[in-house]
Amino acid sequence: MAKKVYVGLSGGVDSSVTAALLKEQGYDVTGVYMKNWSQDLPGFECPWKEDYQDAKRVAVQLGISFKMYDFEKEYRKEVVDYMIAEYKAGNTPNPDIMCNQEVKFKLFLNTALSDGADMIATGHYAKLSNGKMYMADNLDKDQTYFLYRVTEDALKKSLMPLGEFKTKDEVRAIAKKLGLVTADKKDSQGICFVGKVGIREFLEQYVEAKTGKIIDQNGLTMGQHDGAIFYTIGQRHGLDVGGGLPYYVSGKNMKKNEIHVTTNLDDKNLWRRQLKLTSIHIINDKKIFNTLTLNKLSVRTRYRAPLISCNFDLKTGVVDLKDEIRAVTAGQSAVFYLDGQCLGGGIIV
RNA sequence: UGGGGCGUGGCCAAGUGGAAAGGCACCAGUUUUUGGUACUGGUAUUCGCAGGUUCGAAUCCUGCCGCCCCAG
Repeated sequence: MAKKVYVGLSGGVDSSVTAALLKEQGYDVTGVYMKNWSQDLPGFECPWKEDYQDAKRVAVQLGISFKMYDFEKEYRKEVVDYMIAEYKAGNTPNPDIMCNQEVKFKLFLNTALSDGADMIATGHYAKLSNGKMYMADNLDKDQTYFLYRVTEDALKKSLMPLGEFKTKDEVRAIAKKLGLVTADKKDSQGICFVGKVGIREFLEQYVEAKTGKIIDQNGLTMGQHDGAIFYTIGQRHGLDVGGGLPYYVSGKNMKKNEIHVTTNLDDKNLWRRQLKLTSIHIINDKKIFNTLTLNKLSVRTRYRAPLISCNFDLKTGVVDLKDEIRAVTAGQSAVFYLDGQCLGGGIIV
Protein backbone atom coordinates (compact mmCIF):
# COMPACT_ATOMS: atom_id res chain seq x y z
CA MET A 1 0.00 0.00 0.00
CA ALA A 2 1.21 3.47 -0.92
CA LYS A 3 2.62 5.63 1.82
CA LYS A 4 0.42 8.47 2.91
CA VAL A 5 2.13 11.84 2.62
CA TYR A 6 0.66 15.13 3.75
CA VAL A 7 2.13 17.96 1.72
CA GLY A 8 2.09 21.48 3.04
CA LEU A 9 0.55 23.47 0.20
CA SER A 10 1.20 27.17 0.63
CA GLY A 11 -0.38 28.28 -2.60
CA GLY A 12 2.98 28.84 -4.26
CA VAL A 13 4.78 27.02 -7.07
CA ASP A 14 7.25 25.15 -4.95
CA SER A 15 4.78 23.30 -2.80
CA SER A 16 2.52 22.71 -5.79
CA VAL A 17 5.29 20.97 -7.68
CA THR A 18 6.28 19.06 -4.55
CA ALA A 19 2.81 17.57 -4.37
CA ALA A 20 2.82 16.81 -8.07
CA LEU A 21 6.16 15.02 -7.90
CA LEU A 22 5.16 12.89 -4.94
CA LYS A 23 1.93 11.89 -6.57
CA GLU A 24 3.84 10.93 -9.67
CA GLN A 25 6.17 8.87 -7.52
CA GLY A 26 3.22 6.85 -6.31
CA TYR A 27 2.58 8.31 -2.89
CA ASP A 28 -0.91 8.70 -1.52
CA VAL A 29 -0.82 12.49 -1.36
CA THR A 30 -2.99 14.85 0.65
CA GLY A 31 -2.53 18.59 0.31
CA VAL A 32 -2.83 20.65 3.46
CA TYR A 33 -3.10 24.40 3.67
CA MET A 34 -1.92 25.72 7.02
CA LYS A 35 -3.80 28.79 8.03
CA ASN A 36 -1.33 30.48 10.33
CA TRP A 37 -2.08 34.12 9.87
CA SER A 38 -5.02 36.01 8.42
CA GLN A 39 -4.79 39.49 9.82
CA ASP A 40 -4.53 42.47 7.53
CA LEU A 41 -2.04 45.15 8.46
CA PRO A 42 -1.98 48.83 7.63
CA GLY A 43 -1.28 49.20 3.94
CA PHE A 44 -1.07 45.48 3.49
CA GLU A 45 -3.72 42.91 2.82
CA CYS A 46 -3.00 39.45 4.15
CA PRO A 47 -2.87 37.11 1.16
CA TRP A 48 -4.15 34.04 2.99
CA LYS A 49 -7.47 33.74 1.13
CA GLU A 50 -5.80 33.91 -2.23
CA ASP A 51 -3.13 31.47 -1.13
CA TYR A 52 -5.76 29.12 0.23
CA GLN A 53 -7.66 29.28 -3.06
CA ASP A 54 -4.53 28.58 -5.06
CA ALA A 55 -3.60 25.65 -2.83
CA LYS A 56 -7.04 24.19 -3.20
CA ARG A 57 -7.09 24.67 -6.96
CA VAL A 58 -3.76 22.90 -7.24
CA ALA A 59 -5.11 20.00 -5.19
CA VAL A 60 -8.10 19.76 -7.48
CA GLN A 61 -5.89 19.94 -10.56
CA LEU A 62 -3.71 17.18 -9.23
CA GLY A 63 -6.63 15.11 -8.09
CA ILE A 64 -5.43 14.80 -4.50
CA SER A 65 -7.39 15.26 -1.31
CA PHE A 66 -7.17 18.58 0.39
CA LYS A 67 -7.66 19.93 3.85
CA MET A 68 -6.88 22.96 5.92
CA TYR A 69 -5.28 23.07 9.34
CA ASP A 70 -5.93 26.15 11.42
CA PHE A 71 -2.82 26.93 13.47
CA GLU A 72 -3.41 30.63 13.97
CA LYS A 73 -3.38 30.44 17.74
CA GLU A 74 -0.21 28.43 17.87
CA TYR A 75 1.52 30.50 15.21
CA ARG A 76 0.71 33.61 17.13
CA LYS A 77 2.10 32.15 20.32
CA GLU A 78 5.17 30.34 19.02
CA VAL A 79 6.25 32.64 16.24
CA VAL A 80 4.74 36.10 16.55
CA ASP A 81 4.96 36.42 20.31
CA TYR A 82 8.51 35.09 20.23
CA MET A 83 9.39 37.61 17.58
CA ILE A 84 7.92 40.53 19.49
CA ALA A 85 9.60 39.49 22.72
CA GLU A 86 12.95 39.24 20.97
CA TYR A 87 12.62 42.64 19.37
CA LYS A 88 11.66 44.12 22.71
CA ALA A 89 14.82 42.64 24.17
CA GLY A 90 16.84 44.46 21.52
CA ASN A 91 17.48 41.41 19.37
CA THR A 92 16.65 40.73 15.75
CA PRO A 93 14.92 37.35 15.60
CA ASN A 94 14.30 35.11 12.62
CA PRO A 95 10.63 34.19 12.81
CA ASP A 96 10.76 31.77 9.90
CA ILE A 97 13.29 29.59 11.64
CA MET A 98 10.98 29.44 14.61
CA CYS A 99 8.05 28.72 12.31
CA ASN A 100 9.84 25.71 10.88
CA GLN A 101 10.85 24.48 14.31
CA GLU A 102 7.51 24.87 16.04
CA VAL A 103 4.82 24.94 13.41
CA LYS A 104 5.75 23.12 10.22
CA PHE A 105 7.94 20.39 11.62
CA LYS A 106 6.30 19.92 14.98
CA LEU A 107 2.66 20.96 14.99
CA PHE A 108 1.94 20.19 11.37
CA LEU A 109 3.92 16.98 11.50
CA ASN A 110 2.21 15.72 14.64
CA THR A 111 -1.23 16.71 13.46
CA ALA A 112 -0.68 15.00 10.14
CA LEU A 113 0.63 11.84 11.78
CA SER A 114 -2.31 11.61 14.12
CA ASP A 115 -4.51 12.22 11.10
CA GLY A 116 -3.22 9.08 9.47
CA ALA A 117 -0.21 10.33 7.55
CA ASP A 118 3.02 8.35 7.39
CA MET A 119 5.09 11.35 6.43
CA ILE A 120 4.88 15.02 5.59
CA ALA A 121 6.47 16.93 2.74
CA THR A 122 7.26 20.56 2.05
CA GLY A 123 8.54 22.61 -0.85
CA HIS A 124 11.78 23.52 0.88
CA TYR A 125 15.03 23.48 -1.04
CA ALA A 126 17.02 21.01 1.01
CA LYS A 127 18.00 17.38 0.71
CA LEU A 128 17.07 14.85 3.37
CA SER A 129 18.45 11.41 3.94
CA ASN A 130 17.99 9.27 7.04
CA GLY A 131 17.37 12.22 9.27
CA LYS A 132 20.32 14.12 7.90
CA MET A 133 20.00 17.36 5.99
CA TYR A 134 22.13 18.54 3.10
CA MET A 135 22.27 21.73 1.09
CA ALA A 136 20.04 21.79 -1.95
CA ASP A 137 21.53 21.16 -5.37
CA ASN A 138 20.31 24.62 -6.22
CA LEU A 139 22.74 26.57 -4.06
CA ASP A 140 21.04 29.86 -4.83
CA LYS A 141 17.84 28.58 -3.29
CA ASP A 142 19.22 26.38 -0.54
CA GLN A 143 16.97 26.83 2.49
CA THR A 144 18.74 24.68 5.03
CA TYR A 145 19.56 27.87 6.89
CA PHE A 146 15.91 28.16 7.86
CA LEU A 147 15.66 24.49 8.80
CA TYR A 148 18.59 23.96 11.14
CA ARG A 149 16.40 23.77 14.24
CA VAL A 150 14.29 20.90 12.96
CA THR A 151 14.87 17.67 14.86
CA GLU A 152 16.36 14.52 13.43
CA ASP A 153 13.14 12.65 14.19
CA ALA A 154 11.09 15.16 12.28
CA LEU A 155 13.47 15.09 9.32
CA LYS A 156 13.13 11.31 9.20
CA LYS A 157 9.44 11.74 8.60
CA SER A 158 9.78 14.52 6.04
CA LEU A 159 10.29 14.74 2.31
CA MET A 160 11.69 17.67 0.35
CA PRO A 161 11.89 16.58 -3.25
CA LEU A 162 12.83 20.02 -4.54
CA GLY A 163 16.28 19.65 -3.02
CA GLU A 164 17.33 17.70 -6.08
CA PHE A 165 16.58 20.47 -8.54
CA LYS A 166 19.41 22.55 -9.88
CA THR A 167 17.33 25.52 -10.97
CA LYS A 168 14.06 27.14 -10.18
CA ASP A 169 13.25 27.18 -13.87
CA GLU A 170 13.00 23.40 -13.87
CA VAL A 171 10.50 23.60 -11.06
CA ARG A 172 8.42 26.18 -12.84
CA ALA A 173 8.64 24.16 -16.05
CA ILE A 174 6.99 21.22 -14.32
CA ALA A 175 4.24 23.43 -12.99
CA LYS A 176 3.69 24.84 -16.45
CA LYS A 177 3.66 21.46 -18.09
CA LEU A 178 0.99 20.33 -15.66
CA GLY A 179 -0.88 23.58 -16.17
CA LEU A 180 -0.90 24.37 -12.46
CA VAL A 181 -2.41 27.72 -11.60
CA THR A 182 0.61 28.60 -9.51
CA ALA A 183 3.09 28.11 -12.36
CA ASP A 184 3.72 31.81 -12.87
CA LYS A 185 3.02 33.00 -9.36
CA LYS A 186 5.75 35.20 -8.05
CA ASP A 187 7.95 33.84 -5.28
CA SER A 188 6.74 34.95 -1.90
CA GLN A 189 8.83 37.19 0.26
CA GLY A 190 8.67 38.59 3.72
CA ILE A 191 7.74 36.76 6.85
CA CYS A 192 6.40 33.35 5.96
CA PHE A 193 2.58 33.40 6.13
CA VAL A 194 2.41 37.01 7.17
CA GLY A 195 3.66 38.36 3.87
CA LYS A 196 5.69 41.25 2.63
CA VAL A 197 5.03 43.74 5.39
CA GLY A 198 7.63 46.13 6.62
CA ILE A 199 8.91 44.88 9.95
CA ARG A 200 8.30 48.31 11.31
CA GLU A 201 4.65 48.39 10.28
CA PHE A 202 4.28 44.97 11.81
CA LEU A 203 5.89 45.82 15.12
CA GLU A 204 3.98 49.06 15.42
CA GLN A 205 0.89 46.96 15.98
CA TYR A 206 2.36 45.68 19.19
CA VAL A 207 4.75 48.28 20.56
CA GLU A 208 4.56 52.00 20.96
CA ALA A 209 6.89 54.26 19.07
CA LYS A 210 9.21 56.22 21.34
CA THR A 211 11.49 58.98 20.15
CA GLY A 212 15.18 58.53 20.81
CA LYS A 213 18.56 59.85 19.73
CA ILE A 214 20.67 58.83 16.78
CA ILE A 215 24.33 59.18 17.73
CA ASP A 216 27.28 58.96 15.36
CA GLN A 217 30.74 57.50 15.85
CA ASN A 218 31.99 60.78 17.31
CA GLY A 219 29.26 60.98 19.88
CA LEU A 220 27.32 63.66 18.05
CA THR A 221 23.56 63.53 17.93
CA MET A 222 22.58 63.22 14.29
CA GLY A 223 18.84 63.19 14.64
CA GLN A 224 15.95 61.29 16.09
CA HIS A 225 14.29 57.96 15.52
CA ASP A 226 10.95 56.55 16.58
CA GLY A 227 12.21 53.60 18.53
CA ALA A 228 15.45 51.66 18.72
CA ILE A 229 13.41 48.48 18.48
CA PHE A 230 12.76 49.09 14.78
CA TYR A 231 16.41 49.04 13.78
CA THR A 232 18.95 46.32 13.33
CA ILE A 233 22.74 46.18 13.10
CA GLY A 234 24.13 47.06 9.69
CA GLN A 235 20.94 48.78 8.63
CA ARG A 236 21.35 51.81 6.40
CA HIS A 237 17.93 53.05 5.38
CA GLY A 238 15.10 54.40 7.48
CA LEU A 239 17.19 56.67 9.64
CA ASP A 240 16.42 59.81 7.69
CA VAL A 241 19.91 61.15 8.29
CA GLY A 242 21.68 62.54 5.27
CA GLY A 243 24.84 64.46 4.57
CA GLY A 244 27.77 63.07 2.62
CA LEU A 245 28.22 59.42 3.41
CA PRO A 246 25.64 56.76 4.22
CA TYR A 247 25.15 55.95 7.87
CA TYR A 248 24.89 52.39 9.11
CA VAL A 249 23.52 51.25 12.43
CA SER A 250 26.48 49.99 14.44
CA GLY A 251 24.73 49.36 17.72
CA LYS A 252 21.80 50.20 19.89
CA ASN A 253 21.08 50.88 23.51
CA MET A 254 17.61 49.65 24.34
CA LYS A 255 17.68 51.08 27.82
CA LYS A 256 18.41 54.60 26.62
CA ASN A 257 16.48 53.99 23.41
CA GLU A 258 19.50 55.22 21.46
CA ILE A 259 20.88 53.93 18.23
CA HIS A 260 24.48 54.35 17.21
CA VAL A 261 25.49 54.91 13.63
CA THR A 262 28.71 55.17 11.71
CA THR A 263 29.87 56.28 8.29
CA ASN A 264 33.01 54.21 8.63
CA LEU A 265 32.60 51.00 6.66
CA ASP A 266 35.45 49.49 8.67
CA ASP A 267 33.96 50.46 12.01
CA LYS A 268 34.93 47.72 14.42
CA ASN A 269 31.39 47.47 15.71
CA LEU A 270 30.29 46.32 12.29
CA TRP A 271 32.71 43.44 11.99
CA ARG A 272 33.06 40.33 14.11
CA ARG A 273 35.57 37.52 14.08
CA GLN A 274 34.03 35.59 16.93
CA LEU A 275 30.48 34.67 17.80
CA LYS A 276 28.86 33.28 20.89
CA LEU A 277 25.84 31.08 20.47
CA THR A 278 22.98 30.11 22.70
CA SER A 279 20.03 27.75 22.19
CA ILE A 280 22.31 25.49 20.22
CA HIS A 281 20.59 22.77 18.24
CA ILE A 282 22.60 20.03 16.62
CA ILE A 283 20.54 17.88 14.30
CA ASN A 284 22.38 14.57 14.50
CA ASP A 285 25.19 13.18 16.61
CA LYS A 286 27.01 15.96 18.46
CA LYS A 287 30.19 13.91 18.37
CA ILE A 288 30.80 15.16 14.88
CA PHE A 289 32.12 18.35 16.47
CA ASN A 290 34.90 16.40 18.16
CA THR A 291 36.34 14.88 15.04
CA LEU A 292 39.34 16.00 13.09
CA THR A 293 37.23 17.07 10.17
CA LEU A 294 36.63 20.27 12.05
CA ASN A 295 39.01 22.20 9.86
CA LYS A 296 36.42 21.82 7.16
CA LEU A 297 33.64 23.23 9.29
CA SER A 298 31.99 26.37 8.02
CA VAL A 299 29.20 28.62 9.10
CA ARG A 300 26.82 31.23 7.78
CA THR A 301 25.11 33.91 9.80
CA ARG A 302 22.56 34.91 7.24
CA TYR A 303 20.48 33.31 4.51
CA ARG A 304 22.39 32.97 1.22
CA ALA A 305 25.56 34.42 2.71
CA PRO A 306 28.83 32.77 1.71
CA LEU A 307 30.10 30.01 3.97
CA ILE A 308 32.91 31.07 6.28
CA SER A 309 35.44 28.60 7.64
CA CYS A 310 35.34 28.39 11.40
CA ASN A 311 36.00 26.48 14.57
CA PHE A 312 33.27 25.75 17.03
CA ASP A 313 33.44 24.83 20.68
CA LEU A 314 30.21 23.07 21.52
CA LYS A 315 30.80 23.43 25.25
CA THR A 316 31.23 27.20 25.31
CA GLY A 317 29.20 28.02 22.23
CA VAL A 318 32.06 30.10 20.88
CA VAL A 319 32.63 30.23 17.14
CA ASP A 320 35.96 31.46 15.81
CA LEU A 321 35.74 32.69 12.25
CA LYS A 322 38.45 32.63 9.64
CA ASP A 323 37.17 35.81 8.08
CA GLU A 324 35.40 38.75 9.61
CA ILE A 325 31.65 38.91 9.09
CA ARG A 326 29.80 42.15 8.72
CA ALA A 327 26.79 43.12 10.79
CA VAL A 328 26.51 40.03 12.92
CA THR A 329 23.32 40.55 14.87
CA ALA A 330 22.07 39.18 18.17
CA GLY A 331 18.96 37.08 17.71
CA GLN A 332 19.95 35.90 14.26
CA SER A 333 21.18 32.39 13.68
CA ALA A 334 24.57 30.89 12.89
CA VAL A 335 24.28 27.61 11.00
CA PHE A 336 27.07 25.04 10.57
CA TYR A 337 27.94 23.06 7.48
CA LEU A 338 30.35 20.26 6.82
CA ASP A 339 30.76 19.01 3.27
CA GLY A 340 27.35 20.20 2.29
CA GLN A 341 25.65 18.76 5.32
CA CYS A 342 23.78 21.09 7.62
CA LEU A 343 24.75 20.16 11.14
CA GLY A 344 22.63 22.60 13.11
CA GLY A 345 23.51 25.86 14.74
CA GLY A 346 22.53 28.36 17.38
CA ILE A 347 21.30 31.81 18.07
CA ILE A 348 23.83 34.64 18.23
CA VAL A 349 24.06 36.52 21.50
C1' U B 1 28.12 97.60 12.77
C1' G B 2 36.56 97.32 12.38
C1' G B 3 38.37 93.15 9.25
C1' G B 4 37.42 88.43 6.75
C1' G B 5 34.17 84.40 5.05
C1' C B 6 29.61 82.19 3.76
C1' G B 7 24.26 81.60 2.09
C1' U B 8 22.85 76.18 -4.37
C1' G B 9 16.62 70.72 -3.37
C1' G B 10 15.50 67.69 3.56
C1' C B 11 21.24 67.24 4.41
C1' C B 12 26.53 67.47 2.41
C1' A B 13 28.49 69.67 -1.90
C1' A B 14 30.52 71.08 -7.33
C1' G B 15 29.85 75.07 -10.50
C1' U B 16 32.63 82.15 -10.52
C1' G B 17 29.14 84.82 -17.58
C1' G B 18 26.20 80.55 -21.76
C1' A B 19 20.75 77.85 -20.51
C1' A B 20 22.26 73.64 -12.16
C1' A B 21 27.81 67.71 -11.34
C1' G B 22 27.92 64.25 -7.59
C1' G B 23 26.93 62.03 -2.74
C1' C B 24 23.44 61.24 1.55
C1' A B 25 18.34 60.98 2.69
C1' C B 26 13.63 59.95 0.52
C1' C B 27 10.45 57.30 -3.16
C1' A B 28 9.87 53.26 -6.73
C1' G B 29 11.69 48.71 -8.67
C1' U B 30 15.19 44.27 -8.69
C1' U B 31 17.57 40.50 -5.54
C1' U B 32 15.83 37.71 -0.94
C1' U B 33 10.64 32.54 2.52
C1' U B 34 13.55 36.73 8.85
C1' G B 35 15.77 41.53 9.89
C1' G B 36 19.34 43.69 7.00
C1' U B 37 22.71 44.27 2.85
C1' A B 38 23.47 45.12 -2.41
C1' C B 39 21.81 46.72 -7.32
C1' U B 40 18.76 49.87 -10.86
C1' G B 41 15.79 54.08 -11.67
C1' G B 42 13.28 58.80 -10.02
C1' U B 43 13.34 63.55 -7.57
C1' A B 44 15.78 71.79 -7.95
C1' U B 45 12.54 75.82 -14.71
C1' U B 46 16.19 76.99 -10.10
C1' C B 47 20.81 78.81 -6.94
C1' G B 48 19.02 83.90 0.76
C1' C B 49 15.85 88.42 -0.94
C1' A B 50 15.35 92.88 -4.07
C1' G B 51 17.18 95.74 -7.86
C1' G B 52 21.00 96.57 -11.78
C1' U B 53 24.85 95.40 -15.83
C1' U B 54 24.62 91.90 -20.11
C1' C B 55 22.21 88.99 -26.16
C1' G B 56 22.61 85.88 -21.81
C1' A B 57 24.06 85.49 -14.56
C1' A B 58 23.81 80.77 -9.48
C1' U B 59 28.21 83.08 -11.39
C1' C B 60 29.63 90.68 -12.24
C1' C B 61 27.62 95.35 -9.48
C1' U B 62 24.40 97.72 -5.49
C1' G B 63 21.29 97.33 -1.33
C1' C B 64 18.90 94.38 2.33
C1' C B 65 18.37 89.86 5.39
C1' G B 66 20.72 85.64 7.83
C1' C B 67 24.94 82.85 9.62
C1' C B 68 30.20 82.09 10.93
C1' C B 69 35.31 83.55 12.24
C1' C B 70 39.00 87.15 13.86
C1' A B 71 39.55 91.59 16.29
C1' G B 72 37.67 94.91 20.09
